[in-house]
Order: sequence, then C-alpha cells, then structure tokens
Amino acid sequence: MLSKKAKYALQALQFLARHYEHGPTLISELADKENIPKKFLELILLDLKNHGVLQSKKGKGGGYFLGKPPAEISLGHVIRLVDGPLAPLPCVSQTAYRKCEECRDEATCGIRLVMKVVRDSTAMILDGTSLADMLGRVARSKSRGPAKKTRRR
Amino acid sequence: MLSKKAKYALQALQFLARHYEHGPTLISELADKENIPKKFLELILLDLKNHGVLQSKKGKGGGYFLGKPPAEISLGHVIRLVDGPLAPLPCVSQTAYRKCEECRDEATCGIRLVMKVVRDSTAMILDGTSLADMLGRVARSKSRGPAKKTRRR
DNA sequence: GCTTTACTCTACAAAGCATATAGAGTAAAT
DNA sequence: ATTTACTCTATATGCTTTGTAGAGTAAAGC
Repeated sequence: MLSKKAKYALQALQFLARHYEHGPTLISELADKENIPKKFLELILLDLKNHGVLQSKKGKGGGYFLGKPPAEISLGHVIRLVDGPLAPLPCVSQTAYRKCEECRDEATCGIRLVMKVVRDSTAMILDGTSLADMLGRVARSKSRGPAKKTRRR
Repeated sequence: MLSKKAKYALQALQFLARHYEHGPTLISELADKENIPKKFLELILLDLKNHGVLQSKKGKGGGYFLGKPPAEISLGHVIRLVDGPLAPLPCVSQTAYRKCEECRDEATCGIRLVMKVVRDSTAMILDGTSLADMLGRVARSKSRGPAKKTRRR
C-alpha cells in the first residue's frame, strides 16, 4: 500500500504537471486544492525539491514548480523517493537489495521467485509512466465516456 | 512491502506444501526450520486455520497441515488474509474498495488509473500462482542452473 | 482416567513508523 | 523595510508491527 505521503506527493505533482508553464504554485494553493494538510505537504515538497524533482522560488510570486518536464518524471522514481523500494521483499529489490533475515537459503525460496515477478511488473508500469503519461490517460479516459468504464481498442 | 507476518505465513505454507502427504508438522519444527519466532508463528498459523487454509491435529502426532491441496491455495488469497488488500490504494481495490479520503474527484485522478493497472497486474500474478506452482518454479529454477540466472525459453 | 503432547486463546508490551503540528529562520521581491 | 513564502528542526501522537507470556483445552496413548 502506498503511504499517504506518497499519495500526497503524487497528487501535488499531478497538479503541478497540469499547471506546467503556468508559473509557480503556492504550497497553500496545493494544500487547499488537493485537500492535503499544509504543514505536512511542506515537508513532502521540500523533500522532492532536494531530490531534484521540484524547484521553488521564494518571496512574492514564488511557489513550487516541476524541476523537469512532466514527461521526464516517472511515478516509479517519485514513489521510490518517498516510500522506498517498490519490491514486496527486500531480497528482490533492484535498487535496494537486502537479504531477508530469516531466509536460510535464497535458492529454494519460491516466494522470492514469485515476488520478483511482481516487482518487475510493478516497476515496469511505474517506471514506464511519467506525469505526462498520467495526464494523458485521464484525458483519454474522460473523452471515452466519463461515467462508464470503456475499453481502449 | 509484505509484512513479516505475511512472509512468515508464506514460508510456513511453502514448507507444508513441500511436506504435503507427509502428515502433520509441529509448530516447533516449522519455527526451527524456517527461522520464525515460535509464538508469533502460532498466531499466524491459527489465523490461517480459522480461514480454512490450514488444518490442525492436537495431541501426540499432531501438528499443522494444509487444508487443501497445494494447487488450490493461491498466494494472493493468503496475502490478502494476512496483510489485507493487494491494491496500492484503497480506491482501486476489488476486494475492499474504499474512497481515498482526500480525493475530491476520482474521475480526474490519474494516480488512480495507473494504480489500477498495478493492482491488476499484481493480482493477476498472485491469484494465478498456487503453492504448487511456486514449488514448481523452484524445481525448474534449480534444474536449469542453480548458480546463474537462466531464462526459460 | 491420567499423563503427555500440542494446539488455542487472550492479554499485553516494546519499538518503530506514519501522520501530522509548531515555530523560528531565511531568502527574495518590491 | 516590509511582506511574502519557502526552509528547517523539533516535537507529538497514535497506530501498526512484531513479538512475548501464560493459562486453557483437546486429543492420544498407555
């Protein structure tokens, strides 16, 4: 399960992506529009900034904005920053491998084999989806029939 | 990330699947062989029993054993029992849908659309893999070259 | 039917993490 | 100088995870 922190981060980024090219957005506005506790959001945005995902401008007319074009920010990258590895087990993480403490023999661990598949599929999806892709999906989903689920053909 | 509880549950089940048809296994033996705190394991096994995944026999010669053949117990089922929904967000869970509190409008939430894909892919894998499948994978992986990763063709 | 074996159940506890909140500080704009 | 707004550190609080303790109960075997 994604933490609220990660969810908030993605919501904020989704908003900023939608307003890319419209100049900086205030923390307050983000907090209001996205329904996120302001002080908590400050921490999150600062963190994202320190990792290069966001940039900020101080003083009047300031605020936060994306540090890179929406097409260059992947959901996988953001989630790893905020929540850590995508892998369901430390022993199948590509970016932060750690042996499972209780495992006596990785070679005979079927759990590991299966979780590796889960990790790979999750990573494939999240690393392969940028903020721009995400907005594109929303647009397509709306134009195809807002109320009902429709299947792309 | 899977909880330790879920990991322990799967380890125990993997062991019991390997020893299916060999009669009951003691909690103590499971705890020893799989390197799991015994008292904690008791709780987990009891829980699995109460949900029909395991059966037990008391007294001398007793112990735990699978309640169904290994081919009929899916990893998805077990993980949901122990850790709850597979979905990364409550709003994309099939088995336990809940609206995200902070979401004003699900229709414009790209996060939701993407996480739905993640959920579906994870559920497909985990619901589609039984304990028997898992053992099969281990066997295949060992026979194909224990040291190196080999690709099935 | 007594003893041993082994699962069953409830309660509790420590630690860690998630989710915030407070408030002083700093940089930029005008 | 003043206002605006981000920056940073510290702290609070509750929940979940991970585990432990101990008395209870059912079955087996003699």
